[in-house]
Amino acid sequence: MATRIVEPEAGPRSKRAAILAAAVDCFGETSFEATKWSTVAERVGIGQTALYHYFESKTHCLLTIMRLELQRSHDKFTEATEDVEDPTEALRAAVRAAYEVSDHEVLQMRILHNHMDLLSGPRKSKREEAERVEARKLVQLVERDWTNLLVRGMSMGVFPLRDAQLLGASVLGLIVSVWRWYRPSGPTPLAEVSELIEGACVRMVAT
Amino acid sequence: MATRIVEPEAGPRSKRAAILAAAVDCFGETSFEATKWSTVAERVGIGQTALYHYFESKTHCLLTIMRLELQRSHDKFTEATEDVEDPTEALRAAVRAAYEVSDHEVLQMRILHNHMDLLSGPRKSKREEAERVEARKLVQLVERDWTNLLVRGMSMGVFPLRDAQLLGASVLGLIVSVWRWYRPSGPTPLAEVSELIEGACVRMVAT
DNA sequence: GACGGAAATTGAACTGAACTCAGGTTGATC
DNA sequence: GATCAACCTGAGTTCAGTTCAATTTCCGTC
Repeated sequence: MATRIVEPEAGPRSKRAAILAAAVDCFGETSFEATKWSTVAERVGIGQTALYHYFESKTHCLLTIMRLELQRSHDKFTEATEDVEDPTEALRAAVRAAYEVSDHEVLQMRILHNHMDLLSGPRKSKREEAERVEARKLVQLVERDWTNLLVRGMSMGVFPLRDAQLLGASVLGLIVSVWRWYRPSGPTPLAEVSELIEGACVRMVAT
Repeated sequence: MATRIVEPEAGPRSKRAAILAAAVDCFGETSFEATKWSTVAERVGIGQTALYHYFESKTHCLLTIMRLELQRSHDKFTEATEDVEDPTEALRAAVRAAYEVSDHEVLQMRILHNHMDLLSGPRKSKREEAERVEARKLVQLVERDWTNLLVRGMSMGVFPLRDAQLLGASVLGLIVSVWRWYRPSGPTPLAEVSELIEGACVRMVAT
């Protein structure tokens, strides 16, 4: 069924994880386009060409970061909602879970949502395309997560009947729109954002 | 006060408008990164180098498109809301206005919101930086448009008191999140989207 | 403790798209 | 029909991403 990409099992001296971490920092702070691939190499402490042992291209690395973040988001959603029967409470839990993130994950979110458009068109190389397809699947999974939650609420009569797909996409859109502007160093603490959005989402789907 | 960039007055044989139009088509359909600057030239019917008579760089062209779109959005908001005293009705009118767009404007919206991150960091060249600064100002203007609308409603007692800035950003985020996925050729008509989002926004800010 | 082989790394060379430069055309105005 | 600015071009430069051919490192095995 859901065929997760097998993470290349890390040999003991693999720098894959280090590269991903460095790339997240660079891409998240400086932006993907503006950071030189060679800078990532420097930060890890290897030559530029060594990067190609782990990733087919700069974009392949980006797509991998995006896929991993999507996987995390989906897992977190599932974990937060699976034991909650009341739809409103489940919705609240899902929103809160979406904002329970480390600073590093904030960067990953920013990277992910700033490059969503990459997932629409096909890629030329094999491994890039594999990551892209997998990421697209995960996007649809996450969308279904939210939609299903709403459908459940509607069929239980807790939420008024509306186009669940459209409303689900909207709720999700509202939640992730935060990653455009939120900065850990900024004036608004994430807890405050979380609280306001949680309320907004509940009102959106409720009467 | 608000110093609009003076649009270079078009000489009779200027191709600036044609370049902008072609660029919107290319960037909107193929994405900015993936479209070759020379393709835009071809589509207009000039050599690549002629582009540099009108724009300092590919990015300068992109920033111009973004600024123009922001200007349009702000003007449309103002026009739609200026004569409406009731805050709820004004909010409804503003949302509807946001979705009263041509197919070409849909592309501009997509381009704008896919490259918002460009506006955060400074640019190296003069004219790029000028466009960037102006665009940033317009972003803040638009944010203030929505926030002020909420503040008015709150002070009139129509909307419950909440962090207007945060809520304004959220409403705006919800509205523009649509441009990520909406396609004129897709299954969902924009009118339907507009209606659902209008309701969602009203519920978000209301009791 | 030499040996084979996979994983990891490298310097030098290549590519292609954005951009520069130095000059050439066009056409409105006097 | 001279002038001047707007407009355009072909030939070359740059630079980040990428490829290539070859080497080093490390681990298990004989």
